[in-house]
Amino acid sequence: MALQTIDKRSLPDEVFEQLTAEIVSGAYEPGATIPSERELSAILGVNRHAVREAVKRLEQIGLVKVAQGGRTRVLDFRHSGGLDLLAVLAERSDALDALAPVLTAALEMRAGIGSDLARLCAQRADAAVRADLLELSAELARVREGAGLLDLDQRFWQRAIDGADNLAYQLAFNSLIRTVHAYAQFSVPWIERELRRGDYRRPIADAIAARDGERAAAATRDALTPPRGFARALSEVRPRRAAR
Amino acid sequence: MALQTIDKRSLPDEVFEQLTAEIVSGAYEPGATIPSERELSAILGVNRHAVREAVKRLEQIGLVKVAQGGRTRVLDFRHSGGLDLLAVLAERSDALDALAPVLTAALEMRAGIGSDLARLCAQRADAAVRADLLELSAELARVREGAGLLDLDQRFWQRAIDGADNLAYQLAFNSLIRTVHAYAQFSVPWIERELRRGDYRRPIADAIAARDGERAAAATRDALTPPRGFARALSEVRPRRAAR
DNA sequence: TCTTGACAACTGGTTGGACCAGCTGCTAAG
DNA sequence: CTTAGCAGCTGGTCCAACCAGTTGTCAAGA
Repeated sequence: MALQTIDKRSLPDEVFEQLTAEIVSGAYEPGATIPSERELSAILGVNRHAVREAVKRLEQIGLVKVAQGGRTRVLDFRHSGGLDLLAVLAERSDALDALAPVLTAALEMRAGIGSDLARLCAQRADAAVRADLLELSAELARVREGAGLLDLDQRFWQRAIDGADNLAYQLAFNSLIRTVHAYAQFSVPWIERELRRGDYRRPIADAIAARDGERAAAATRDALTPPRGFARALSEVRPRRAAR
Repeated sequence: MALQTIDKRSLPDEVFEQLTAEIVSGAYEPGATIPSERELSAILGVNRHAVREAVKRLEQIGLVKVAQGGRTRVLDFRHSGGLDLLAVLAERSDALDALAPVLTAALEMRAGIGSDLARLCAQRADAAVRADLLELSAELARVREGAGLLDLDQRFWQRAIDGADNLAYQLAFNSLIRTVHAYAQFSVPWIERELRRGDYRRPIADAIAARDGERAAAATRDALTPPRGFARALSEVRPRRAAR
């Protein structure tokens, strides 16, 4: 196995992850209170500052609400969380049956915003972007193998986003990328399979080059829609969880 | 003017907002370093812990990268930020010409994911959801006035999301709601106008009730697409910025 | 001259302890 | 039985010190 960069976890990171895991696993009902900062620092054996930082980060992603004087309450993240939370959920899903819905939802959304993105791109992209997309799709068709494939694909979509010129889509794309990458062992093989299936990006680039928004949207939906058996296919991949 | 709840800002909140404003305003190039925590705490006159907490939150939303030993560097938020950042950008946009693109992008994305959402909802929603949507759309057509209109509209979409049964869309929806609400003085009047324009939710509910995904998607796109002159219309609203 | 290693002087990470500020619930006075 | 007030919790802020990792300098060695 190739050497990897070691991701150093600081104490607040560690606390953040433990608390996140507790909350998203459903150990606390929405409205329930988590232990006080002083208790947590005693239980976890770290300074209160570390706990405090972690809790404030929980608040930022919409998992809890902290109030001075009162206790810190757990929120219903389905209503209080933003899209950034999705990657956190994917990272914290140890069990596959918790992960599969998250990944499925992310890929489904990818198809949805992807096709709308392609539509906008077809309407707005300048000549440079359109040419780049054609070239990238040609290159994608040529390569057809592991290493640079994912990178090329990402560059393709990044360029499409440039053309669509919409910051919201750009940021949503980032969030989804992060979600899918959170569990690369599952998603990467699947995406590679998708990419190898054929000349999937070409029709999109063609439609955009022709400035045909509807065709671009349809081609994208066709290319990105997860196959019916996706959730089942996921569960056939053997999970090998990185040690903590 | 009606009395409002006072939002207490803690010191870290204050620091977070100041730093965010600095960064998104473009005062720092991507790759540039911000002052050290000790410097900032001296400049701002607060304890280093407050600065530290703010910086870690900046890191969480993808505005900076902090490294022990090294200095904290500013990232290119277009590539490192998630969708949650959009609301932060909207909040920090004092100038209208910075805000308009953000709101426009958010509403455009709302139309995109909304229509896909409606499609999924039509395919999947159970009878209860379909009935609720019909009822809510009828109620929306009846009310036609300020107070409960926004709330009803939000309940309508929340129910549609329930039917679509996709966590990613749920969370993205939350992010967009927050973005639009960040500058309620601009967006709320506009949305109210949109809602008053007529019976805009009814065709959507009808299509979903008929389980016709394509029609639901089309109706939603029709209802939610921002009008052409939206950006211009925005600039006619007089900004009255809340005092700090 | 170029390389290399040690080190000083930064950076962020962590700690303990103290005190301030605000909420909550008990309790005693009315 | 009601209610004002206080005790004892909660999070918020500060100080001061030290640990840990990075970076650039600079002198000793090849």
